[in-house]
Amino acid sequence: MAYRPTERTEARRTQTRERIVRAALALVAQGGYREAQVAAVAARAGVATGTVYRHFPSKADLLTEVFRVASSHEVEAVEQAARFGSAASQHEVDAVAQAGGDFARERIAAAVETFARRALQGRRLAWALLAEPVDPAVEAERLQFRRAYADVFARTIADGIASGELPEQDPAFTATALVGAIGEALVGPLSPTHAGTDVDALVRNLIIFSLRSTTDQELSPHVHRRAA
Amino acid sequence: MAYRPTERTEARRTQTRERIVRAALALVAQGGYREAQVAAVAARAGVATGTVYRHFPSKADLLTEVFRVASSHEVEAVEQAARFGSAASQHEVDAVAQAGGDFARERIAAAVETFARRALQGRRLAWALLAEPVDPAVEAERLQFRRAYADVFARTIADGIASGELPEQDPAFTATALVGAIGEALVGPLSPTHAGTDVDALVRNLIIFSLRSTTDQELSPHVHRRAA
DNA sequence: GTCTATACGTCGATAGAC
DNA sequence: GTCTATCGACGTATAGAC
Repeated sequence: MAYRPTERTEARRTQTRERIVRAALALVAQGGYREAQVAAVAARAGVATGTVYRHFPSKADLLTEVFRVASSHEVEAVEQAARFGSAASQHEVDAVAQAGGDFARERIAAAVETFARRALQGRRLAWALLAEPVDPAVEAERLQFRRAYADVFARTIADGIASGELPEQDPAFTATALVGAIGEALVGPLSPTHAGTDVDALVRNLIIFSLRSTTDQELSPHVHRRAA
Repeated sequence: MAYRPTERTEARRTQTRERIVRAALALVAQGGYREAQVAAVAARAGVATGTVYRHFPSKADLLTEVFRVASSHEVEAVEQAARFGSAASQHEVDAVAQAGGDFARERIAAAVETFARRALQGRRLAWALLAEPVDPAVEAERLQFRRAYADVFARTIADGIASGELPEQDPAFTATALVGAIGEALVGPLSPTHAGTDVDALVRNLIIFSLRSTTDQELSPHVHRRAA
């Protein structure tokens, strides 16, 4: 009879794979992609170097998975923040909305703040996710990562438009631009060469920028002409 | 007597080098980094493959130089647009400013429009500069490239603050965020997989976004509390 | 998993500048 | 006569097809 892995061996295999991913993630979070050398990853995961290649066809594939895991974790946190803002529940959101409250803006601010504070707390990992030069294969994931963020903001903006709180606009456009803005604004402070960021001031600037850019205002005739 | 290259040979050498860079640039502009194969570059430049390596230690170094040349070209165009907006001269800028005109906003709009239209006209090259996954060595140049753009916007914003046209803000911060926003908003439309962009609509959205994000407005108490 | 095609980078030979 | 820039075929690594 041919060899067939039992559930038990399958489970072990999966566990090993996860240990490898976690080890690589920890190393990236500690010192960026540079420290995620295959030998170092294997050592930290308690496996032989060759074992890594029994689970991933190449180092780039491993790093791609690490990127995916880390980034989806970040996106989820921001999504959670965007869901309710500082409200405790959907119920409270609805209540405030009914009262004509500005909950979409509150939710945007909460999402931005979560994005930024998490990044500045885990600076090295955030740098790896947002800006660190890396193998093109991993780089491609970055484009997805940004899109995922943008989707979160787009939903919130669309809600705000539907409730009349935000002016008519293309939610996907504004959300994409916003994610680009936040990401780029964080790149400098996150850079390993940068030191001494005033986190609160940065968060404040980011929130102000984000709310400005989603909300209408009078444009001078001069400007209107150009934008028309 | 020892051999020493004369001016003539120096000049020839420089010319060859430039031909190689231009050939590589043309190929990147045509089909991205993928088409900039060393053999193809050499063929287009009319030299042998080995000659490329007499001028550049590696393909990555060649591409880095190509990136620098192309990106500085783009930045200069935007800088030019930001200098005067649609005014014909510095004199006119001063005149409008004296009359209380909104020239900083006009200049920002002109810079954004130039940025976007140039990108959408030379889509393949813009994609290569802004987003195409590429060797980390080249990727590192991208960070510089964005900074250069940000500097242009920062100067214009600072002018606007000085003249009282724009509200107090950190010009470097706003400019950085703005560049991130514009870049990210262009990534989608520039992507090779994307088709059929309404260029005028996109430019309009970008200008609106940019002017919103540089200009103050009332924030609700709710939001103020969070941003404070 | 193997096999092939492709593309990077090298190296000895050559022609020509000094 | 010496030295060097250029050539272009080849080795080797890798990626993609089957």
